Amino acid sequence: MTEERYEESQLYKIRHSAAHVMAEAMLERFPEAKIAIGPPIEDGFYYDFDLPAAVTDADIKWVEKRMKKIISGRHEFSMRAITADEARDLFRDQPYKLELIDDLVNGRLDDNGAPIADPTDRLTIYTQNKFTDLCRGPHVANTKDINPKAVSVTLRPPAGAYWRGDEKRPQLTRVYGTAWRTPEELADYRQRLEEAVKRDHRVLGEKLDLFIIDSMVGKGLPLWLPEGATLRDTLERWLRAIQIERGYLPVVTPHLGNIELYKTSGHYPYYADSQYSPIDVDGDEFMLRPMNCPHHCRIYSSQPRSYRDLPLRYAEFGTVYRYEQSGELRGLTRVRGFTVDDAHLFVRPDQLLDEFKGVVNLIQHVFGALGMADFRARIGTRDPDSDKYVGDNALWEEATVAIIAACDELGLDYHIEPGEAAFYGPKLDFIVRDVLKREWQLGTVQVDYNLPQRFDLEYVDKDNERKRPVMIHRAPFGSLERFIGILIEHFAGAFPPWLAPTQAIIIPIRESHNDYASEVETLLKSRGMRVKADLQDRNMRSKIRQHRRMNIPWLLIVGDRDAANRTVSVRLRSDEDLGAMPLEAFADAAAAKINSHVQEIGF
RNA sequence: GCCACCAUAGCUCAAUUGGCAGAGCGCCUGUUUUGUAAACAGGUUGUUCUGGGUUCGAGUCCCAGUGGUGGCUCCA
Repeated sequence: MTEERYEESQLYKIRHSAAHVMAEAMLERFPEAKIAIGPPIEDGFYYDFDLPAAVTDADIKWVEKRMKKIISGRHEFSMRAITADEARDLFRDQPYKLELIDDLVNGRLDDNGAPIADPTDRLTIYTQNKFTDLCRGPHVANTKDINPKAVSVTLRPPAGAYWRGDEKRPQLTRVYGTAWRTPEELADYRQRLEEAVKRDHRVLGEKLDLFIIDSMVGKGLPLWLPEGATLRDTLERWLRAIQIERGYLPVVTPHLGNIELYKTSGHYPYYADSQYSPIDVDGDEFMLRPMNCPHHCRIYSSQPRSYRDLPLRYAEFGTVYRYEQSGELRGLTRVRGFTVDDAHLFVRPDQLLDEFKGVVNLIQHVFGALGMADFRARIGTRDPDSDKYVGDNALWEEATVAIIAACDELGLDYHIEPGEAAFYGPKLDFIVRDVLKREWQLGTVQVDYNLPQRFDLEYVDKDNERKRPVMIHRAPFGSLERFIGILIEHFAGAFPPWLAPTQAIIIPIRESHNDYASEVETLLKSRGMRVKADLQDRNMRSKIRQHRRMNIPWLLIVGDRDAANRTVSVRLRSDEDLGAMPLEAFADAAAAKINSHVQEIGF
């Protein structure tokens, strides 16, 4: 469902109206509360309040009960147009509403002072039962259009939210609710939330022994366990091979650098909020690197370059360290140390468009190979009124035009968002949503005229003139950590065989089959498969159960018949029992599934 | 960082108004030798996150800290 249709839908009106009902109930519970705004959102609605005290579970339960009562009262939603002065009088005790009225009267401005709505003196208010709100609507006609059994405000806990999204302004209490057309839809929604928890990469990461985050090591610093490290290594090797095919050159650089490097690059101080404090080394200051590009620039400038050398594509799985506010850390998707599948392309201006397209094509290939079709492409341009950017306007303009041209030529479905650029240049980002519908930036391509200038990078052109190359920063995964976090949720922990940390487990039926199980293990390992014979002293059924829970693609049961006939009895993680297969046939069939990178595991 | 909530065994969770800290799974030992999602028996598992306070007595109440969760802000 598109946003526009949602905003015109009955469900939108139901949620918007439920928000008003919630505000009415909250004001009964907290008569001295000040009300702010209460819009519908995806899957529900919220309303922000300035409360005299923290809201408790008991308050929320009371409010939900009271809402159902109000809804059942069959109150009309009546709209009335009023003047600004009337509105100011009506909401004289509501400072947030007064601010909204002033904005409406003066014409609304965005954060940069640009008008986004014309000034008006015609305001509308909506009233239901004993509650009146400044609101442009639309609403349902009557509370009877809301099903009281399809409304809940207890599913999501209340949260702090800054007035108008501004950290420097008062923090209000945001109470979340959800409303649906029918109780069945509400039940479905609850079900979806429960399913989302099961897919959550933090839950699966623990269940599948992929990674841990240990408080003694530190917040936001994940530790990769053998199974997770195997998955990560598989992805790295895959991408590395693709990149070598496409003419990338490997480089390796250290995680620390002299502060002069970052002063030259401009990261220091532009990146100050995200950097860790400098480290004293024999009187010089060093920094944990927040980015890999400065190191790569120095590799470029380590020797003279001819136009014939370009493009140069330096690739490195480079680990970077960035300070993130503690409240922002989350599993693998937001961490303080992460590895960028980074590459920097040093290109001649005449190569920029093709190289940019090549990179986008690579990213599309990576996403496509993993079946990740549900992403959006965002061109981040600079916010014309902010001073947080470096480099001159003409170069920014040139880079922006190049990105848009490349996306147009590729037929990429993108949208442009001002203010989303990197500080050194505009970029194209690939954004996906996790199970809880939060958006995360994964792949990114950035055009940069600035760093070549700051590092005084040059090449000698055909005409024997020294010229400046253009840089493209790019990372198809974005970061290994975030990408794998999303990948875990994408596959719900059931990885395609080529990615599965353990591809098959061999389970002997009796202890007397251990030798044959080991033989099978050895043979499959010699074919490059990640397999293990489970020779624990436990019964077969409990082993099946244990490995089944770990989403191992293939369970190979071996008993007398298998040992005699050199077969394995194949059980899929989908619980299909394929029966006995000649060992060689299984090895070949499994290899075919692995090499073709398919999700399908049946033969 | 801010607001709110949460923290009991390796895991999932229980413990009445403040009154002896428990269960299942796991783990260990023994028995069992099993043909497709938990064999049987016995045993083991605790700084109830940390530090203070109130109380005759605190897992439970209060304060502070740490960690986690949801959201906000940020995400170059």
